[in-house]
Amino acid sequence: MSDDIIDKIFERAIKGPMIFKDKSVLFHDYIPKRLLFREEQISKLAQHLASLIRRQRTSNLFIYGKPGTGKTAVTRYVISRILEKIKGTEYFFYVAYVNCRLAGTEYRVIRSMAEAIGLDLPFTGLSTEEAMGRFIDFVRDKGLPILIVLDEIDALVMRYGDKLLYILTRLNYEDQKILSMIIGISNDLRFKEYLDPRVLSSLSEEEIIFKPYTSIELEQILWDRVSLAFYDGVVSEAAVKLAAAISGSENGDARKALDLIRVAGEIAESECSDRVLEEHVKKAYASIDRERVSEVIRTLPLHSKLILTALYLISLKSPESRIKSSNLYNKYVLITRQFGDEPLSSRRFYGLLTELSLLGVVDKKITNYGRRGGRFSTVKLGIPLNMLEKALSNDPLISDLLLNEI
DNA sequence: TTTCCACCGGAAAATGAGGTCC
DNA sequence: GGACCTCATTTTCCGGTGGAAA
Repeated sequence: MSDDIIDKIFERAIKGPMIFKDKSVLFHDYIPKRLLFREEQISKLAQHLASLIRRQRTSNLFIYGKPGTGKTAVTRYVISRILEKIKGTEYFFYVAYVNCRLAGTEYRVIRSMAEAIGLDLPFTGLSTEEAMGRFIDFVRDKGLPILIVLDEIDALVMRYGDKLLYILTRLNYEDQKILSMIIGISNDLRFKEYLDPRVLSSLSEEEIIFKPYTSIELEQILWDRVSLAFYDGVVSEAAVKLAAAISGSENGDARKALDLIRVAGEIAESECSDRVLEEHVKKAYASIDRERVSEVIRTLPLHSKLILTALYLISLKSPESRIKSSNLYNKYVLITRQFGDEPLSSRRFYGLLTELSLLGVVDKKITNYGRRGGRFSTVKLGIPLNMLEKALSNDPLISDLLLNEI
């Protein structure tokens, strides 16, 4: 049976219509040869970087814009173009690009910066101050200018404050042997409230704002990439227009538009269609949402999955009613013991429940019954029951639990 | 206006696993 | 090998919350 399926897939791959010429150009990490509708930002950024080539002190830069407006793409594009030109010349300078959200902690941000310029730091064991000291010493000893790009800088500041930023923004002023420039990139302007006024004024000396793309701009960007990603005539005009319209209505997010057209192509391919049509984009729109939920649930820690299992089993009997969080905790305790593990404390349970609510998997509301009943939260599923069932059944341990309980 | 209920969630500490340094 | 470090996860403690009832 499984052999038949594999045979069919291979046969389709060999004999089916060829749709993609180069799928990689539709992924987020691809740096295109040209970036449409961002000439002004490219020019402003390049002018700033030119100061480092001339070995002149320059102001730091703050880049702000909604997700998918091209902040990271423009920054990486300009840096890669400049590095191409200065590589192996006397104008060379270091570039340390770090995504603060991915790095996670202050220490890992420092370690990533160090790694980018060829300094090896252990992944644990040193204090943050010691790691920072070694990084600064290394830059000073090498005597080359350094460009530090802190992408998603809000993630770092909201969690750890601005200590690291303070040290970095002072480097240029307090150490005559170091020539540095910092670019901070953020989706969220609220993080500025958490900054020391000195850090804020230093970081925001110059700002570049990225406005969301309009649907018309998105359509042109899509055509630009479609011509590289697909064979000629494969993608219909209606499909591109729809993908652009959907993304345009959702914050003008170019990444979303690219995802939609890529997944639409994959769906068309799996259906053995030789063209990507409007209906494939519609299917892609529904599929991306399903995949996101499934991926979120798949990567949850065990006890979050056990909480969801408890909620699933209660929802089976009463799908629409809201459940008191303490009742859900009791059910979670029973299921966890049945699973053969010790349940977490109720405090930890509330923490995990709040996380599930923020992810949109659970719908949590606070209800107040006053003196008679007190104040507590009630929950229900934030996604369809069958979607949760499918996602949980992918975990063999949890799926067994579902079968046993039923 | 005050009291009371039933949590809710912030803060700090504990834990344990990874490590460095001297 | 002992002191000290990061980091993620979890527990413990306890004050805060807000609306119905008194």
